[in-house]
Amino acid sequence: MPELPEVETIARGVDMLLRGGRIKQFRFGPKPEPFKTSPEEMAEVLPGATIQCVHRSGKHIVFKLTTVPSAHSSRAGGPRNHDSRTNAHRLNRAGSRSGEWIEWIVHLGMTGRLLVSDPDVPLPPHTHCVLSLASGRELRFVDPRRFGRIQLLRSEKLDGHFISTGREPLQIGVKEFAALFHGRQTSIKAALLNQKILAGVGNIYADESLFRAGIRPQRRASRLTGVELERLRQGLRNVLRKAISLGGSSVSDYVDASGEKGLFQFEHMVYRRTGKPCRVCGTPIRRIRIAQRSTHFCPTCQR
DNA sequence: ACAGGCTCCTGCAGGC
DNA sequence: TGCCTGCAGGAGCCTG
Repeated sequence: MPELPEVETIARGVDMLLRGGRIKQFRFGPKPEPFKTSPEEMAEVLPGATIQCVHRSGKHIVFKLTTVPSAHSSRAGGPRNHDSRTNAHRLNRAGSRSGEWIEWIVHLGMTGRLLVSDPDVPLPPHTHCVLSLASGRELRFVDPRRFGRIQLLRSEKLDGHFISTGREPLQIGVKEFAALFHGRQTSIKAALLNQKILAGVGNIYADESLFRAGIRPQRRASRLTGVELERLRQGLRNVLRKAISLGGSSVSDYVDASGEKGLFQFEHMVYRRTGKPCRVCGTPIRRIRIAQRSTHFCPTCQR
C-alpha cells in the first residue's frame, strides 16, 4: 500500500523518466470508477500537453503540465491533433496566451501502480488508463482493487486545492507538530492516519513511527506530553527518510515506476510481525484493531 | 466540529 | 483439488 515513501519514490522515478515529455494520446478502460474527472474530459485536455515536472503531495502524485500555446498546432495529423487544438483554443479563451498550467493528479489507493513501459510490453490486467508520449513510451495506471483515483485540475482551480489536506511530516516543526494533536480526543494512531492532520502517513509508517517513539497506539492524542510528541515527530521523520532511501516498503505488490521493489519491509519493527519477538526486547508483537486498521505494537517498548 | 463506523474492490491465504 | 470465508486498507460518506 503506497504511503509517503512509496509515492515519493514513484514520483521521483516518473519525473526522471518523463519530465519534458509531450503527451500524444490518453486512452482509458471500460470501468470509469478510478476517475474523479471524467476520462472523456482527460482525453480532450491531455493530448498535446507537456509534462513539466512530477512531484508528490501527501499521497498524491502531481503531474504539472502545460497545454499547447495556439502557435503550436503544426504537428503530425490525426484526430488527436484536432482534439488538442480544440482544447488549446478553449483554454486560451479562458485567459492564457502561452499555454495553460494544469495538474493531473494520481492517487494510488491501495494497489495502484504507475508504470513506464514500452508499448510492445503487453498491458497488465486492470490497466485503467494509458498516457502515450511522443517519445514512444507509455505511462500506465494499473489498479486491481480500484481504490485509486485520478483527477484533472485546471489552473483556475489549482490554488488552494491542497489547502484542505494536512501538513507534510518531513517539513513540520516542533511546535506546529504538537499543536496538530492538541485537544484531539481520538487515539494517536487514528490521528496519524487522518490525512487532514498529517498528509502521507498510512498504516505501516504510523505503526513504525509509534514504535520508534515508544508510544502505545491506543493512547489518546491529546494526552501525549511534549516530550512524547517530539519523539514521535523525530521517529516519523527518521522512518520516512530511511524508507525513502530504500525505495519504500514492498508489502503486497508495490513496485516503483520502473518495476523495482522497495527494501524497507526488511526494516519493519512491528508492522505485520504479530507474534514475532520484538527486535529490541524479545516480547511478542501484539496486534489490535484501531480505526478499522490492523495495529501492531510491542507491549514492553511502547507505553 | 469532531469521532467513529461503514463501504467500496479484488486477490490471496487458510481452513475444510 | 476446489470451494468458501475472511482479511488487507485509503478515504469519502454517513451518523451520532
